Amino acid sequence: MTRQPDKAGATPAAQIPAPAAAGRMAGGDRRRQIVDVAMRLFSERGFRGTTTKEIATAAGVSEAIIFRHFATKEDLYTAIIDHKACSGEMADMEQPVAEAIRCSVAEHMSAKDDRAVFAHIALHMMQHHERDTEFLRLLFYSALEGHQLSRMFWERNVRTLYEFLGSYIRERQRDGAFRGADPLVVVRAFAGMIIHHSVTNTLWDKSRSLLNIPNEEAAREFTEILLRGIDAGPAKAAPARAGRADVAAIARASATSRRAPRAKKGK
Amino acid sequence: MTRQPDKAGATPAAQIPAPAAAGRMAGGDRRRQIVDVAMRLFSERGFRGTTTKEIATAAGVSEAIIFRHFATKEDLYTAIIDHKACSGEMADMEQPVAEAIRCSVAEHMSAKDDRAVFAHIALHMMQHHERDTEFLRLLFYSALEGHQLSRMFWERNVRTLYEFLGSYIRERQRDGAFRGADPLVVVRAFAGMIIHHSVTNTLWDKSRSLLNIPNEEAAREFTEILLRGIDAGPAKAAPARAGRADVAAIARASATSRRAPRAKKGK
DNA sequence: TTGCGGTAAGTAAGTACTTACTTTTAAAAT
DNA sequence: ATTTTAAAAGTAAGTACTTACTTACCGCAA
Repeated sequence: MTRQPDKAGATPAAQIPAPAAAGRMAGGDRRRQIVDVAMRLFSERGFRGTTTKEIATAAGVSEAIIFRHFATKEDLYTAIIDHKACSGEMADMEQPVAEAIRCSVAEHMSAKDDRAVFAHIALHMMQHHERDTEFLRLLFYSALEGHQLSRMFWERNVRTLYEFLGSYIRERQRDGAFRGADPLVVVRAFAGMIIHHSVTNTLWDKSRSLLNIPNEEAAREFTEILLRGIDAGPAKAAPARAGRADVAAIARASATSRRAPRAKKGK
Repeated sequence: MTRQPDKAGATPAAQIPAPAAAGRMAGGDRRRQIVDVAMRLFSERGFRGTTTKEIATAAGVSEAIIFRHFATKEDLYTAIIDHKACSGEMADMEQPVAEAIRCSVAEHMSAKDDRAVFAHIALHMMQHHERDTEFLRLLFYSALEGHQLSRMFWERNVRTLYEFLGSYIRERQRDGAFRGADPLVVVRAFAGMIIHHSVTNTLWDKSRSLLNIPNEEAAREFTEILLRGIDAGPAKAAPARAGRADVAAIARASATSRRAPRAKKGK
C-alpha cells in the first residue's frame, strides 16, 4: 500500500471553500474577517484539526498576514472568544439567556404564567442553537479539546440559567404551584430535553430521520412534560414505591461488579 | 517572541502516561493493546489530535510496530469500532440498551411497572456513561470529526432505544395510562435528561460544582418528572392555553428577523 | 533457518511561525 | 496640488520541527 500523493483522504471537503475578499482591506476589517473564517473552520474541524494555512487560504490571504494580526494560533482562539463575548451591542454569548429574559419572559414570570415562561425559554434556546450551529460545534470542540471557551460559556451562561430558572422554580414551589423537588435537578431535566434535542439535530441526526418536529412543537411538548412533571397536583402520592427500592437495589448490585474489564495495565 | 524549544505549549499533559508493557508480546495481544491505547488517546485528544508517535510511546513500542499491525491510522480507528462492536461476548456498543432490556427491565415492562422501567433504564445509562467516560468522549469526537463510529452507534443503539421505549409508551397510551403525545418526543425528552446529565458531568462540570447528585437520585427524579409529565391523569385539561398561542406568536416574530448578522460574504 | 516481534533511521509532505522584501494608502510637508 | 513619508497591507520563500508512513536490518524461539 504505497503512499497516496494527496494525503487528505480523511476529509478532502471544504478545502477551497471561499477565496473570499480580493483586494486590500483595512486592518480592522481584515482582522474581523480572519476571526470569522477561523471560527467557521474551528467549528468544522476543531482547533487542532485546522491549519493556519487553511485559514489563510479560506480568508484569501497569505499565511503571514494571519501572524501579523495574531501572534499565535492560540491567540486567534482567544480573539474568537472576545468576538463572541463582546461584539458590539449584541453579546452573542449572553444572548440565549439574557435576551430571553428581557424579551417578555420576565413579564410572564411576574404573571406566573408557567407555560409561557418555560415554553419561551425552550423555544428561544432551540432557535438560537438552530441558527448558530457553528457555535454549538465550537462549544463541543472546545469542551473536548479543553479550551477556555467552554468554561467561559459555562460560567457566564449555563450558571446564569440555572440560577435564574432555579429561583423561579423555588418561588413557585413556595406558592404551592410546584411540588417539592430539587430545583437544580428540575432545571437540568428541562435544559437536558432542549439541549439534547438541539445537539441531536446538529450533530447526530442532521437529516431528522428519527424525529422531525418544528421547534415550537418541541418546546410546547417539553414544557408540558416538565410542568406536569413538577405540578403540585391534588396531593397525589407516588403510586408505586417499588420503583424506588428497586433502583437502589440494582445500583448496589452493579456497583460491586465494576472492576471487570478495564483492570489490566498498571496505572 | 522567539520559538520555544519544546513547542508543545498547547497540551503538555499526558505525554508519557504509561510506557506500559516491557517485553515481547504475542501478536494478537499487542494488537489489542494498541487498540486499547489508541482508544484512550483518541478519546482524550481526538483522532486528528493524536499522533501515531504518541500512541506508540504510550503503548511502549516503536512507531513502526503500529504500522505493522495497522496499515493506516484510519485503520486503527475502524479497529476500535470492530473492537467495540463485537469484542467477544459482551458487545460494548449494544450494552446500554440490550443489557438493560435483558436485565429485569423486560419483566417490569410486562408487569407495567412504569417507574421501575424508566428508572432502570435511566440508571443503567448513567452508570454506563460514568464508567465509560472514554467512550462518551470518543462518540462526541467522532460526531464532530465525522467518523463512522458515531453513525454506527446512532443506528445500532439510539434507534433501538427510540423504537423500544417508543413502542412501550404507545402500549401504555393504549392502556390509557399515558396521555396522548408523540412517543418519540417523549423518548427524546427522557433521553435528553439522562444524556445531557451524563454529558454535563463528563464534559462540562466534572467537579459537579453546579449540581452534585448520585445517579440513583437523578434517575428517580427524571423518571418522576417524565411519568408525571405524561400521566393520563384524571382528564385534566391544560390550564393555561395562553402559553401555546404565545409560543407560536414569538416563533413567527423571530422568524422574520432571522437574516440580520450572518449576511455578509457570499457562501 | 525461518518466521515473527521488534527497532533505528529514514522520507516526503505538512505545520506553526519568520524574515526580508514590495505595494498601497493616507496624511503631513512642501 | 504635488511630493514626501511612513505606517500598514501584502507576499514569497524560508526555518525548525512534526507527522504519517517506510525501509532495512536485528535477535530469538520453534
